[in-house]
Amino acid sequence: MYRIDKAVILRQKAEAKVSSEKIVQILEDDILGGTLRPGEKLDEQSLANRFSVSRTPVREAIRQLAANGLIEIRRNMGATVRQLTAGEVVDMFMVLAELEGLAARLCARRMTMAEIDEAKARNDDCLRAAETGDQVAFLEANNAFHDVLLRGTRSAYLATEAARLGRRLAAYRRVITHPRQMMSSHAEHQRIIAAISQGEEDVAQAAMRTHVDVIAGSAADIVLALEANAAPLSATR
Amino acid sequence: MYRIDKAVILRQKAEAKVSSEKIVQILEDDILGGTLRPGEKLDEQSLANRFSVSRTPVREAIRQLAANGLIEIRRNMGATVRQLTAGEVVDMFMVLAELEGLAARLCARRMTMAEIDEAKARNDDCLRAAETGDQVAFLEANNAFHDVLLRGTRSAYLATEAARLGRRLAAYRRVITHPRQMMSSHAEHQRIIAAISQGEEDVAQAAMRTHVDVIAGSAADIVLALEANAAPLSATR
DNA sequence: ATTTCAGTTTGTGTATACAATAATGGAAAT
DNA sequence: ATTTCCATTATTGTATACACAAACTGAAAT
Repeated sequence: MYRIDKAVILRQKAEAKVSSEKIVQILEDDILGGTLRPGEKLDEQSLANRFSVSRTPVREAIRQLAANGLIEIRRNMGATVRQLTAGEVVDMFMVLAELEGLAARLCARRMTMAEIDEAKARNDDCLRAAETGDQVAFLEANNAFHDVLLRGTRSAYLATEAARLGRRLAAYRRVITHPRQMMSSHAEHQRIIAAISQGEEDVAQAAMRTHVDVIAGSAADIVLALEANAAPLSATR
Repeated sequence: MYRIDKAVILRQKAEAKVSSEKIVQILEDDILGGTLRPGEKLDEQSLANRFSVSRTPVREAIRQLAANGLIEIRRNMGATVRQLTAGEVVDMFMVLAELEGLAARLCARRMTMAEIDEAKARNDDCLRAAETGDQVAFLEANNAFHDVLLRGTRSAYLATEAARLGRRLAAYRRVITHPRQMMSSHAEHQRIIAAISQGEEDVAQAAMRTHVDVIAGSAADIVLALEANAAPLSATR
């Protein structure tokens, strides 16, 4: 009688052995990048095999991701990638708009000329990407632009929180697909930079808030459409 | 030759055996309540003894608290309660002001009459506490007031995040000690409620923002004074 | 055919054991 | 007396083992 070696069955890619800290990073990237789809189950043993470690560090990574709201743990029933409703996405964008708005205000107060030039450069990158219709390049340049502003706040806490929420919503920001939208984003960026360089806090804050709200609106439409369609992503297992 | 039983030495109160989820709660309360002081080291084995469990669930609790920013983990060097600088406290209050401001705006848009009455009642509690100079009662009523507003937003995400940050800063809000400050807080609350019940979003948001900023100002003074004094709390081990 | 229930199996929760790394303390050298 | 270095100790990081709860399966009963 032959006993089947379970380890062989479960083993997949089996990345090189990796520390617990990296596991958090990798899983987070997988979730935010869409490799792990909403509703998907995270099996501790499979992940342990994949990373060539025991379940212990995997468990710790899972708990940490749960604390950050990316996954949901139900006692004795495992962890699943969290599925956001359209309403939640809208709520989160509202908060993001507020945080980024505050950031813009602080930038108007504290940014150096060098930093403002840096922001302009990143927005020029946005323009180039928009002109060639390169969505990936645009999103990258867009992220870089926002990062420059967050650094310009001189508030590590605000920068960290806003960046975290921004990353969390990154998937929903991919709604920007048409060159037209990229162009108008670029224009909004320019208005924000102008206000910052003039030190007009109120204007900078308002401009940033509406900029984020515009994106939120498109994102909400997409998510609502997805929800209306048959079974959501959770059925894709 | 006598071997000393280490377990006996390490054992302290030894609370009844408690699940891993509760451990997070208890440790969080200890940190925010001041039982565990900033800079203090968290020894896994001691905590395991205290909760009558093994190190495993304690470790998971620690990782979770670290994800929430309450403690700091340095690889192979254990976990310590995080010590905030005055600058960080100010930054966090700025974000809190923004979040609560947004909450007030949403309340003006969405709150029912019943909820507004509830908020008024909680603010009346604040007034009573202020008149008798009861600081503990005031802080409690104050928390209740803010909670009502957070519920009134209809945004679970905003409510959760604002509440979390508020809890995190609770220790620094104890700067409100003089009945005079309590009275002015009460008055600010009233202005906020008035704006909400009139549906004046902008006014409500602005009023709430300045309300939080006032507290932030006092808190910053205290923290700065503490930092100026000799060695900070981290030396208290 | 459908439902119910027990046996099995899978997977999580916790405990214990072992490995690796940083803190500690004391001896030797200056 | 002070400093440097090494050995010891303590504590964290990871692996393994066991306990227990939830899910799955299939047969029996209606």
